Amino acid sequence: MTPRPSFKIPKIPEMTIRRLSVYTRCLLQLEEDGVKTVSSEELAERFNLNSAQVRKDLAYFGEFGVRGIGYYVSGLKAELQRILGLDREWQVALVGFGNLGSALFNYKGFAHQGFRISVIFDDDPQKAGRTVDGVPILPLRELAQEAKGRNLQIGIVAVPPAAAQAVADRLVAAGIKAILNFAPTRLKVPKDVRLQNVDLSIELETLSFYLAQVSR
Amino acid sequence: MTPRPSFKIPKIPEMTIRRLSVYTRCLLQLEEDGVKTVSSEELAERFNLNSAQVRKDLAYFGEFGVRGIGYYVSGLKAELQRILGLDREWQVALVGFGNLGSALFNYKGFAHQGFRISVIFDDDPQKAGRTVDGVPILPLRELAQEAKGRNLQIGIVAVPPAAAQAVADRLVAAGIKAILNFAPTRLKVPKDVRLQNVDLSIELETLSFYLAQVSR
DNA sequence: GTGTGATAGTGTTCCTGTTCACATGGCTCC
DNA sequence: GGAGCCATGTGAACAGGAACACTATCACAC
Repeated sequence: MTPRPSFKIPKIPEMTIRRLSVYTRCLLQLEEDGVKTVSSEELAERFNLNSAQVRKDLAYFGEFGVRGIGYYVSGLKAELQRILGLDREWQVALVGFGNLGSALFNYKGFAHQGFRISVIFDDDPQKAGRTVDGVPILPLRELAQEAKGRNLQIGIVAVPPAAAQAVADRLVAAGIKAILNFAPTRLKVPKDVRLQNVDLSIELETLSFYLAQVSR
Repeated sequence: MTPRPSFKIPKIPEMTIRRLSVYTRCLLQLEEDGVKTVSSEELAERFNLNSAQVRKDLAYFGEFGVRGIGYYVSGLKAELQRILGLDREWQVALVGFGNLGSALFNYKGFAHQGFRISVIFDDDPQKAGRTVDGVPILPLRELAQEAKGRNLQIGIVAVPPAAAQAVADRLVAAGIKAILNFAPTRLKVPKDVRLQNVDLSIELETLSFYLAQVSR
């Protein structure tokens, strides 16, 4: 569906990337626990996956394993972090500082993986101009300028659905190439902009569907 | 991967369900705009999908369309709402009232689709015992009892990863069959419990991966 | 009442991702 | 230094979802 731009690496399934992220988290834990090596089998059963899948996922990016041994935890962790771009700091712009926006901002899980919300945009005059934890809240019109100055690379859309497309358009115009959208709308963005949607309604309604099935 | 319990309806792809949810939202909008009928083609291009896919998705559940015309907006909307179980009210338990938990609670998008957070659980003594917007915050130990009394059907897990599995176990023990998990952990639940994960780190790291690719 | 046009429903094909199974190759122990 | 072990890496089979193309059917015009 999404025609992928031509990367060095030929054709990585989306699902592989998502699993890479999961593996990384697991390896972080294993390293903390002092585990030195881990086999694809062990890794697989933690997420009830197939061990072949784990190996194939990793093999897309190189030969990280040692036959007869498995994978060295810290080595693999470092590789995956590099592949996922977690070895650097990304400057993130958060647009919308309502309930969801402020929760995302206060959620400390991001920072420690290199995602830094360095500026917030919100047109509400009650909010714009203030500062939270040293991060300025600015009106949306300053986005283009700030994007350059702060080298913003990721935009998080946490505004009401009606405003989401307009916000996305401005993020794109400001040269941002990666958007995480929380608004329950399908945004239209150019092909070279990577869009990731998180739609809470869909998740809940999927649950609701299954409940409705069993109770029918 | 997920061995599905045997429903009346034989084999609905997960992706179909998710799209159903999207169609429903679109139909709601169309109805508001006074549109009477819509073709699979029109519906498809709003989400850049294939029209055949739209038709197939809908045909899983019956023949809702009229050849030569399309689908009647309000009729189809009602059908989809019924299929998704949105024609009734679900009682939802929110576990964890930290940043994310309270944002979810305050997010008004849920209620209007029939998802009612009727009780919150949090063991923090600062919170337990209080009431927000008429909804009680209770210690986790009261879960089992409340689940029965309030007929809770959906549990939302918004606690730190370390506590998530324990919470899930208690939700399962309390007879809850549908869990929406926001903790960045893979939870283990029995096969008859439907688990839906929302993992913000994965989404961000997917973006990060693509950014890292293009900038290499 | 009949013809025409438009669009739903569906069998088939295609393609992508998952699983299987085996051969490859490094490590260890004798 | 050689033999055996054991887990990786990978080509091939398999499965499931998406796209295509065709057929059936309905509404409306004449």
